[in-house]
Amino acid sequence: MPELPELENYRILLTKKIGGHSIDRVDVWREKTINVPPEMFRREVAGRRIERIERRAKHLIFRLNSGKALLLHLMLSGWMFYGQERHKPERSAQVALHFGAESLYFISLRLGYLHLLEPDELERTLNHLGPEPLTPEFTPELCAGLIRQRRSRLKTALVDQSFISGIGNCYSDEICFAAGLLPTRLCSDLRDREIGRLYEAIRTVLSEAVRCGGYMAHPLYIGDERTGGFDERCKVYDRGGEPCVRCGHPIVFQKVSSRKCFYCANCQQ
DNA sequence: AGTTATACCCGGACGC
DNA sequence: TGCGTCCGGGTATAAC
Repeated sequence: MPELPELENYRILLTKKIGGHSIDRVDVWREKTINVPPEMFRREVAGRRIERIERRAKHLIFRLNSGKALLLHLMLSGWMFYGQERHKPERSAQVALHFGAESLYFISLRLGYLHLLEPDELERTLNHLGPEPLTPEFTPELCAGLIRQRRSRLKTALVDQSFISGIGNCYSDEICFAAGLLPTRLCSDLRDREIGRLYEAIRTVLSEAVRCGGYMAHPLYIGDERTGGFDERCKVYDRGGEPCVRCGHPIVFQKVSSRKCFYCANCQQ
């Protein structure tokens, strides 16, 4: 499922494609995807320019020159394609934004959404989110402070969007593996040295994943060689039973607070 | 404060 | 092959 690196990859690639461009036309094929009547959505979005694209946690924010914004959440299954209609993948799209001969398609949004919001509504929707782990504000000290006061298991803390934002089920497991820590550890039991390793793992795993275009397979456009490059670098996620790349012991699959969780019981402590 | 349950949604997996 | 059924998973919300 798309997490911080996938959305950041989308932000970077889409900014090059449609940053500063005007939306000529809009298609809405599924009304549940949007939050206002389709006529209003079309009227408010068509003819506007995308001033810039921002990311907050797992959301993308398309800032329009009207002052309003489109807030995208892909949830579990959503992805995007940018290009000519004849190259559009077979999968069903729920919304499309058209830019001349090329279009941005929002595909396989189930629980996902594309909401048109006023700045204050946007702020209200996003203000419960925890710190962005790749910003300068997310320091080792901030991370340690958060972890020490937390009483849940490590995995549960990492996927809690109000704790640290942007990390989901895949990267939480990859971060724990990189840190050599069991996802089932209680945060409050972690030693300072271990919290330091956790901080480094959060930063390196997420930034490496951004650099490699995330782990999700669908190319954003024809000729996109970047998106999905991190898939082969995933060490534990969805690799239950496979030998650990560090020590050869089989990767364990276990439910942790009703989530899929993968780890090496030998070299993670 | 943390965990657990429930609803949301529908493509894809599975069973017959 | 074809149809019906069921499941997964991020998030919001409620209940414990």
